[in-house]
Amino acid sequence: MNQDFSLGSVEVALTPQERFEEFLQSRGKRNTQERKLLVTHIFSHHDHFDANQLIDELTVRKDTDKAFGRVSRPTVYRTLNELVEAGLLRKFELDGRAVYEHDYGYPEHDHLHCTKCNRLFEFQSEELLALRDAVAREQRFRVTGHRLIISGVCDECASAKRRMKRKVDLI
Amino acid sequence: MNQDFSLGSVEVALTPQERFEEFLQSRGKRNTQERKLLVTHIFSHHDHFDANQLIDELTVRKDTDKAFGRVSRPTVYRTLNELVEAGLLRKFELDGRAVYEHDYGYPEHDHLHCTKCNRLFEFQSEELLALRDAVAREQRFRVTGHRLIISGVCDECASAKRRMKRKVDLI
DNA sequence: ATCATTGCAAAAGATTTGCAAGGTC
DNA sequence: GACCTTGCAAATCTTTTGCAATGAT
Repeated sequence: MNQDFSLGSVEVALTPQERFEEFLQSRGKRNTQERKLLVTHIFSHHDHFDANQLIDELTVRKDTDKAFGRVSRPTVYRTLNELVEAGLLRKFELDGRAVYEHDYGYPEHDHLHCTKCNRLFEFQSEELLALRDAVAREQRFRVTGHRLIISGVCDECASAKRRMKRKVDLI
Repeated sequence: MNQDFSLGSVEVALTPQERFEEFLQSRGKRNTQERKLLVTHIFSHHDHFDANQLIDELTVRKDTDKAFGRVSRPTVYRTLNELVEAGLLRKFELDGRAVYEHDYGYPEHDHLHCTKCNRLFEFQSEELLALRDAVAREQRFRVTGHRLIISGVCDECASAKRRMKRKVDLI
């Protein structure tokens, strides 16, 4: 699940690490090795990911000797929740599993989801925000956010005969 | 999770029961008591629901003598999947659990989700469809559908001091 | 009679939690 | 040293599945 075109990034004063540090301190929490590693890893590249990907990439595997991993499954989940609370990550559901993406310093956007290759493509629309707010106003509804996912088949997949689901690639 | 205003319904030739019967026959499946009971129950009132609600309403409880229920948990799930396949129900995810709503004979719409009382409010927007298709066209994306959920707080909850989550009410 | 369906129990997948051992301030 | 965190194991929650008994055609 990579992004396939970039949206302009937003200027921010602090790095994700610094921002998280700040959040942790305000909560009387500690910035541990594990949390640092996760933040560094997550913000080293911009894409969509789920807990399993992090676990695969950062967890010690007993079955192999590639014990380069260093964060346990519960800590991955615990830290992801903290990162969402801290406003660094945004979480949403896709096919019953949680998917995360960068939020801090990244503009608001929505997604096109290709059901063939399982990739997510981003787009921004001012009109959508206006429409959302208009609908809400009509119903006297206080908006805090929204989630729009357009599903279908991307150009690449529509051209290709067949293509594996990314989900499968990753396991 | 009730609807709070109605959308015009669409004219259809067959009742949900008949439509499902047709679907089952085309698949060499049988229209059993359990399936009939579920369809009758589900289409007796228009609202959003999840598997647990059906199970609570239709499953035999061993701990009480109110054994008015008649459909087991696995059958509820199996039938819900069939109803989605048959086009009678539409399924989406909310807070990690599957939510269903009537699809057959019911117009396409989107939702406002109140995070206080957990209710879903429906709305229709032609503009949204146009916007969706415009975005897709721009990215050469073949749209098959979309899901928009606007979250926030409904008027009622914004006025009230405090309100229980419906989820809790139902358990 | 044949073959689908049901209910039970158990499995599976994702995420969370209790708790003792270890790390951070 | 006080207290937060981690990792492990186990629990939870939602949904699915194997299988023997039951039901529909």
